[in-house]
Parts: sequence; structure tokens; C-alpha cells
Amino acid sequence: MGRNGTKRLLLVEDDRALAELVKYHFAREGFTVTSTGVGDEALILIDEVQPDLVILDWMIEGVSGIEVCRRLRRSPATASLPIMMLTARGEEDDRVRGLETGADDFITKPFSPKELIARANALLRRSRPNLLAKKLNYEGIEMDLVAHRVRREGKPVALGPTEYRLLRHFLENPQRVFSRQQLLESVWPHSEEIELRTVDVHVRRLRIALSKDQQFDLIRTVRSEGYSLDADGAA
Amino acid sequence: MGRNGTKRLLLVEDDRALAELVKYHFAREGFTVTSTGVGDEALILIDEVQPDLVILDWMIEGVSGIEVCRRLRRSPATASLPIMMLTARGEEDDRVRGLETGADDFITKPFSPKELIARANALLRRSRPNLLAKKLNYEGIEMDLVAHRVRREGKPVALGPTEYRLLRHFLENPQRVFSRQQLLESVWPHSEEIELRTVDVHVRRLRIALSKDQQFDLIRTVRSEGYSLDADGAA
DNA sequence: AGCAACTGTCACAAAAGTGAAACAGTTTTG
DNA sequence: CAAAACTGTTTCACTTTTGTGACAGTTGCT
Repeated sequence: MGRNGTKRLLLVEDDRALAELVKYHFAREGFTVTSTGVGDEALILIDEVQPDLVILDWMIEGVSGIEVCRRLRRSPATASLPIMMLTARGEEDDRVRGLETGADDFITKPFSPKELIARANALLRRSRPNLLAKKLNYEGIEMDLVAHRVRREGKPVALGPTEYRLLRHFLENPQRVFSRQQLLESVWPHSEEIELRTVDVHVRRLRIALSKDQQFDLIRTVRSEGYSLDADGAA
Repeated sequence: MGRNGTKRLLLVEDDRALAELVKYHFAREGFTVTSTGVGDEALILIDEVQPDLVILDWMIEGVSGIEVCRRLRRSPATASLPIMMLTARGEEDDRVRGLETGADDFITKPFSPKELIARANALLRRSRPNLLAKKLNYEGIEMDLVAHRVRREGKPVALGPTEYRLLRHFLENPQRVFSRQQLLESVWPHSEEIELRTVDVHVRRLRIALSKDQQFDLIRTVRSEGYSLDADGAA
């Protein structure tokens, strides 16, 4: 996401005037803004433009903003996409509900564009490290996302593309157990047609690559569940 | 940070009544709360308690909240620590300034405790995903449902799938007695065809796994009734 | 084209987990 | 106290799940 230096924003807002205002301010901040006023369209656009940030109005045509949010969180591909919700509904319960559904921030209209931008920046500052920026590490493993290079205890580790993506996924969610199905969905580009057991094979390749120098295995097999990246493997 | 399952909050607020209120609500969410009303002290405490989240009032004695925030961001050790700022100053410029200084969220008094919690959770969800993992505890046993891992007194416990489900069921209903029949029905996938006595065997395996280090038995046998997870086995 | 790296599947081996049966031990009852 | 009723333990055959090595088809590069 967010290649060649441009930050991409998807704005989902059906009030044209407001949309223009927001657009203007974000454009000035260097964002490429795509916008729509319809919920269903938002879901398609997200797939298309791969935004770095989504701003969602609650009340829009078609699928509601909160429902869009829920769906984005449910799909592995967008589960960690930064989302800000926007609404005229000022009720506390709405705000809590929005946040609990997975929104990262919740702004009530009317709001100041400056604050919106400041909040967007705060959010990106926080979530970028995981998506865009430099390094991930866990227990002696260091993955440099820019250089596309992995080291363990300082020593370089050679990984194929799939193993790299797999490890990256684990590093982004250490200790968490993923089923083979989940791994396929979040690590493989076209997960549909692929055999579940293929995951095993790649996990094995990853294990071998990570343990080249007789280091202990960091990938834990959770029988009948899946795998996780975990320091104390067996226990 | 945030080891052994407890989430730690450092609250920096000099309004005693407000501090108590916030404390109360976060404690209910499972946080261990440390608090102070003095800026300088905050910096020391952060080093000491290694909180997972800091809530900073802007106007406090000594070093101001915003200055604390700035310093935290400057030091590598705390640069990515989640920070929420709190203030009575409702000015837009203040909010923007707070966010630009590195705060992750900015809440204006008066605020609702529920929203504060919801925002804290949203922030932690993004920055410390492990902390939000759902956990079950009882008498020194801790089951992390996301990592799919069980510990007793901090030490990892190895369980097979059935024992895991069995323990989970007990942890969800501690102290309650279940008949073998009930256990079969709620823990086994296809309970029909299975012998009642099979439960005994698995209970035994669970007991062994949980008592590996000579710890006392937490599963109580209730003669002619069934079993329960219960601290005082005799009773 | 020629080669090397990478992928996805299989088939088979190995490991882990499961359920039942049999017997030993305990507790409750008559 | 002895019989009856239960529960604890051990063992074993069987099933399910994973680990492994080999292989053939792709892809990307030179």
C-alpha cells in the first residue's frame, strides 16, 4: 500500500459540500483522495485503490458506514486498515459503538478540518509502522520491510517470496494462532484454489530458513488449530 | 511490557475526584492503574511501571502534560507508547497542538467514561494487540484464547485439543459442577456415541497437565455428580 | 533457450491425541 | 464388615493431524 510516496485516502461521504471541503484539506496535505457517497461502492473502491486511510460517514446511501467498517474489519486483507468514522449523530452510545466496531477514531460533526487532519496524521503515525515503515521484530528476528531483508540474531536469512509474506504476517501478529485457512487468505494472493496443506509445506520451509544455524524453532504448531509465531514453542 | 496478562495504565491527573472516577472504570476493565498529579513524577513512574497506556491531563502541576508528551516521544524507549491527552481546554488549536505533539488521542472534558474506555481500547487494539486478547483466568490459571495458550502461575501448560476445550469449559463456568453427560455435550463435537467414562480419562489428563509442577489439584470430583473447577478441592 | 529459484501437490512416515476396556482403589450403604 | 457404587489409572488399538522428501510445472532472468 501507499507506494511511490503518495498517501491515499478513500472518503465515503454523501454530503457533497462536506466531501469537497475534506478533499481540499487532505489534498493540501499531500493525499490522493478518492471519494464516493455510496456504501457498496466504497467496498469496491477499497479493493481498487488500496487506500492508506478510510474516512467513513455513518449515514450514507446503501450499506451504512458502520456496516462497511464491520466488513472491513472482518476481512483479513483490510482488518488493520486505518478507519475514521464521521457522523452527525452525537450520541455517546453511537461513538462507543463505532469505536467498538473497529473504527480507530470517531469524529462528530461539525468538526474542524484542521483537527480532522491532525487526527488522521496521529492515526497514520501509529499504524504506519505496521504497514509502511521500516522494521518488524520479534525475539531476535528482524525484518526490514524497506530493504526486504530478514535477519535472525544479526545473521541474514534467505527467504522466498511466500515465506517472506508468511513471516511478515506472523511478525505483524506475534503469538497469535492462525488456521491454515486464515493464513491462506491473508498471505496468498489468490487463496481460493489452494490446498490447505500447502501451508504446512511453506511453514516448513520457513522453519528451515529461520533455523539454519541450529536456532530453536519459533513457529509453534497448535494441533488441530494452526500455527503461530511464538517464543516458547512447545512448553 | 504488559507481561503476565495485566494491562497497566498510568494516569496523570491532578483533579482527585476525576482521577478516582477514571481509575474505577479502568480497573473494571482489568487495568492496573497507577496515578499521579505531578508532571515530573509522571516521567519517573513511566520508567518504573512500564505502562501500556498513559492518560495525561494537560494542566497539571510541574511539567505540563504536553511537555511530558513531548519528552516521551523524544526518548526512544517511550517513543511509541500509547498516549491519550485529556483537557478542559476546548480550543481547537489546543487539540491540534496536542495531537501534533505526539498524542494518539485527545479528549475534551467533560467526557463520558464509556467513551474514554472505548477510545483507549481502540488505541490499544492498534498498538498493543496482544493486550486485548481475550483471556480466561481462575486461581492462577490463565488461558489466552487468541494465542491458544495456557499458563499456570506463569508457566506454560501443554494441553491436547480435548483437554484444552475441557479446561476452557471449566474456566467459563468456574466452580460449577458438570455431569459427565453435560461435559460430553458441551466439550465433545459429536457427543452421542461416546462413553461416559471417557470423560474421566480426559479429566485425568487435564489434572496431570495442570499439576506438572506439583501444584495442587484444581479439579474437584463431586461423587456421583461429576466434576468442577474449584480452588478448594476438599470443601 | 537454458537455468535457477519458487510453487503447489502428493504419498508416505511420524507424531500426537482419542476412546474404550480392564482392573485397582475408595467411598457409601445395607 | 461386606457388598455395591463410583472413581482413578494404566494400557492399547485406532484415528487424526503433521512433518517430510520428492517431483513436476511455473516463473523470471540472463
